[in-house]
Amino acid sequence: MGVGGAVRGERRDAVESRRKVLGAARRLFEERGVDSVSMHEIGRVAGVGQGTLYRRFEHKGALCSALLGEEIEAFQDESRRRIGSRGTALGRLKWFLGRLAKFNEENAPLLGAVRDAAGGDRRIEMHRNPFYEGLREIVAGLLREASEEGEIRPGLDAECVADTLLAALNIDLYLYQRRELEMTRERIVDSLRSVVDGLRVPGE
Amino acid sequence: MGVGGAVRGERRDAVESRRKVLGAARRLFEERGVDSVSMHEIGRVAGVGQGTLYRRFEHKGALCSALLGEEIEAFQDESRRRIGSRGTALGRLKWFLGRLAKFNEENAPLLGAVRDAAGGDRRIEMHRNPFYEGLREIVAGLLREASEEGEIRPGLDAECVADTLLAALNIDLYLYQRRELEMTRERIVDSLRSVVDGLRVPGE
DNA sequence: TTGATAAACGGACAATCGTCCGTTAACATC
DNA sequence: GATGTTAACGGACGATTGTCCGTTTATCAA
Repeated sequence: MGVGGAVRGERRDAVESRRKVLGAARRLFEERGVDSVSMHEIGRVAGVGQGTLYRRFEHKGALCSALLGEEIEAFQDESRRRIGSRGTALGRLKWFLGRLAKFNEENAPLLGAVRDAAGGDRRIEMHRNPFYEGLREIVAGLLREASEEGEIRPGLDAECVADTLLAALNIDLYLYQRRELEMTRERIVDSLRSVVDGLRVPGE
Repeated sequence: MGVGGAVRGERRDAVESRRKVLGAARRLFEERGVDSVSMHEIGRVAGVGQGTLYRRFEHKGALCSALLGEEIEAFQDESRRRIGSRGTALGRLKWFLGRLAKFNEENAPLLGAVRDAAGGDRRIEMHRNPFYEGLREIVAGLLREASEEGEIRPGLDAECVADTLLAALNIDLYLYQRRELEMTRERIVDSLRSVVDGLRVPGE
């Protein structure tokens, strides 16, 4: 997903519509919250019809994903930089999980809306999308690396454990822990890091 | 949630409406799948109006929860029995996680529908409900017990780790792993159990 | 049995999502 | 600059969810 949601090869009017829609959505979401703004209203304020709106963004979740574009880019850039640097694989993994919690914190409303739109037929979009697949690849990659370095127990299922660690930071649970249970971000991250520590080879 | 969704103190016609709705829903869901049956259709087939339908069941998710009632009861009974029996706390925890995966497997469509209905304003219902709270209490309880017995590292955050272990079996991820990634249930459960093993005290 | 009352009923209605399709306009080609 | 093709536009429309409210009926006490 490019910055600003730009897409190669779009006609000029299409680019303009996309820009207007994203602008209207961003403003309305800020004013009244993501949940209480309807797609019709976004179209009306943006000055485009429903057909146009839905041609650009398949559904509200896709629109929210596009709005997240820049944040995601920044998150991924920082992550790639940091993960490419020195340090143990497990150390970098722990850092990454903390960074992901911060990303949750900073983008909770849009992330929630993305999740809400991914039900029924669109259930798989929750996980089969470039963002989640990127997260998964990073975590699984670090786990494999840690395994090769002998940092963690051999025989661990990197892919499956990656899904588990990421599930611990899914937006629903995160918001429940933060808002309902009033856990701090630090507590959540520390706990998850203690689980990661359990992957280490015993007695070392 | 009582068997059959019965509720104390309901008027006779209310009980009858509830029964008719649950019966119609069960049949329609079986015939055509949960997602492609509308609430209006359930009302029509059950022979009750919309007002009645929504008075009995606040939303489609609540209706699906009620349909899950007996399954949940059986699951909880078996769990309580087994968890009250002998064995290490960690061993019982591992059994429980496997049993929960089986519960997911057997009730995927309804669980998915319950999740779908829990968005926006109803986000917290995903976790703040008797079923999830029961799961959480069981897992956290076993972790505390394991901690007291010296089976697992001291200082672990039982509540937070419980949420993490349960998140690994949330229905969205579970269906993604099973259907998209084509992982077996055994693989998923084994992986999670290996994470649980990481909680043990080192070198024992 | 009758009458009061509170709960339940039912269907119209409002809101929202997402689709469809006839119309319009960008852009490449001549 | 004229023209044809193809994508984009826009708003009506269908489907679904969930609410509202006037009407009906179960229940209980006299």
